[in-house]
Amino acid sequence: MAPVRELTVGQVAMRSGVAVSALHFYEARGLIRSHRTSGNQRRYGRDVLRRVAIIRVAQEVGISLADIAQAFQSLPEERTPTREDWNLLSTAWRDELDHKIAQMKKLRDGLTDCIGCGCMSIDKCPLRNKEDRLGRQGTGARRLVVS
Amino acid sequence: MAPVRELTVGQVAMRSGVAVSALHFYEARGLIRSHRTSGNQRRYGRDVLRRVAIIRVAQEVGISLADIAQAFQSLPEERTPTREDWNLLSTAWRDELDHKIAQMKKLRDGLTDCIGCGCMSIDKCPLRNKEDRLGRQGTGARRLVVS
DNA sequence: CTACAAGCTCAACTTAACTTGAGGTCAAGC
DNA sequence: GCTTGACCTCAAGTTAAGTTGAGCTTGTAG
Repeated sequence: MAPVRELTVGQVAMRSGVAVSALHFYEARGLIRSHRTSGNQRRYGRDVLRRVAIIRVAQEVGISLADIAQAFQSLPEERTPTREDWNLLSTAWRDELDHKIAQMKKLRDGLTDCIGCGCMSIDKCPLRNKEDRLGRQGTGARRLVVS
Repeated sequence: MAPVRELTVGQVAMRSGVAVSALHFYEARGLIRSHRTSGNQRRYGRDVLRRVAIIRVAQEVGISLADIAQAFQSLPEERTPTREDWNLLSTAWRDELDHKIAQMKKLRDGLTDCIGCGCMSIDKCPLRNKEDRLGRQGTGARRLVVS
């Protein structure tokens, strides 16, 4: 078959919709990989598009780059990941996603359910408890005092 | 009835599970409000607990403080919000939440569905398009080049 | 009345996820 | 063979959401 052309950063950026700088950044974080031409320019295999797409979707639902990187560790090193490989990855996230979906539904189906009731004391409300169980995510300094 | 005691920051922090500094922060961002004692200390009405609970849950599903603040604008100024008030707020978020829930389900039910297929070009994939429609959220500098 | 915990303000630091910019290299067209 | 647009690296800036710390005031329990 005709050899599938490798992609430059610019091409990946265009096709994936993320900035070149972001691709550099993902690479520095170990989320994607490239090899270099003799002139030190990056070249990507086609599977990078899939990776980037997953990164964006996962991010949009609140998974951090660190977690994504960790999940990606499970992908094969020296072989282009198959459909099955990606599927495994999604099941690895299943619990986390299930939890988040539940939270969202709760929020969507009327905040009053749990929040509007009297159960907001941290240790009794099921909603808050779940949050505690699975918390640890979010942007800035989040240093819960465990005292 | 016996007058319901107002709460100090420390009490709110304890009952809501967030740090005092976070409460100060939320107040600076206009998410909660207090009045001051003669000695310049904050005092909160009981509804602050509900507010904080909602803030945390909303945050956990990826709504930014800015968006939460905006949503809170719809709450009545001079009256303690009722169950109905909170419900209205939740319906205001319904679309956004529906979208996110859908994304998560997609991610959970096998990434291969859309991502594993060939439709990753930005303008054709329904997943990516939705993302674009409703994006604008996330932490750092996210300055999409619109060119 | 005097400790001492709890409050207050304000500035500076932190992390995640990028972007921007400066200064220099590569390569494809004319 | 040179120009022009894509690349490269590395350092520094930015935003969100807080935390930490210093220096000072309050209020309550003994």
